[in-house]
Amino acid sequence: MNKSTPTDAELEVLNVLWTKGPSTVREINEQLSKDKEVGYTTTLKIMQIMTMKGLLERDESSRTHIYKPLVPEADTQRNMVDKLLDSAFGGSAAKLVMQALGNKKTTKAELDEIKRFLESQLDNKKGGEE
Amino acid sequence: MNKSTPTDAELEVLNVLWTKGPSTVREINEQLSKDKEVGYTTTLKIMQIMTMKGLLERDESSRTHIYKPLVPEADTQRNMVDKLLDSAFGGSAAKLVMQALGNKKTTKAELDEIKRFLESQLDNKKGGEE
DNA sequence: GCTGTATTACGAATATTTTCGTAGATAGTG
DNA sequence: CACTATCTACGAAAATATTCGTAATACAGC
Repeated sequence: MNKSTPTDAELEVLNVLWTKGPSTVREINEQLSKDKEVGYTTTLKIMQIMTMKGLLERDESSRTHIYKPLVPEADTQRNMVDKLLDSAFGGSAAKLVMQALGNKKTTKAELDEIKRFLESQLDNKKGGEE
Repeated sequence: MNKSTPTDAELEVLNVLWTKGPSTVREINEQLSKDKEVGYTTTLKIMQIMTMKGLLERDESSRTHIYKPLVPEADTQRNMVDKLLDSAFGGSAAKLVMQALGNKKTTKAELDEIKRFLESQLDNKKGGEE
């Protein structure tokens, strides 16, 4: 089972790839450079390591390699949430949720959306209990 | 502003202290040892570093020092949630919440609790906007 | 083919975190 | 006081993550 979470630097690369789709090192590096200063070879190295780890796959058919993510965004998010849940919330999703909603200025639209989601979850529980 | 999050090892120590209250290194180490093998001096070192960082405070009046947390559990949870929010959910609390609720087998009681919380949040939005 | 440019490969330096061995200090026991 | 058990202090090793300098390679345009 794969419960691993990417490092911070790896996650930044993944975020770009999930948003923009398959990209070259230069494209990723340019995107990252908007937020912070980062050398080209630094980004390259991270991406090479990620490829070794199986987080990315690359097309080497042309000189400029094209990378794409092998891990789905949702899976990674789940792993990260689970890890946080275990390490800081004693496994209680309720506490985490309330912390997330209570702090941030979440918009009413978001709250409504969550409420709908929550009600659908409750309906499921009502129907088929396991 | 203090937006720092503790390291994994530090968080484990904090969890024990938040639960059990002020403790000695030995007490912490024994608790941690239930989950994984960890040397006494390892735990001691972590706690000394945490004291230097201002995460813990210690009473040195007796030979056996007694440590207690200086950072509140809720603050730390908030920082960790905020970090996860920014790094993996593009700042969207709704997405994080749905990921947290959708995955884990959350009990009906928990869902109800969250729903109540959510409704109180919505009331706030409705009543006094800031 | 030669040269300049962009890209990848490699390895090392740096930083951070985690681990623990060893030494010294303190308190209790007989 | 001498002995032992327990604790803290210190420093360094190990593990992991991040950064980037330099070299090798490939391609494009002349």
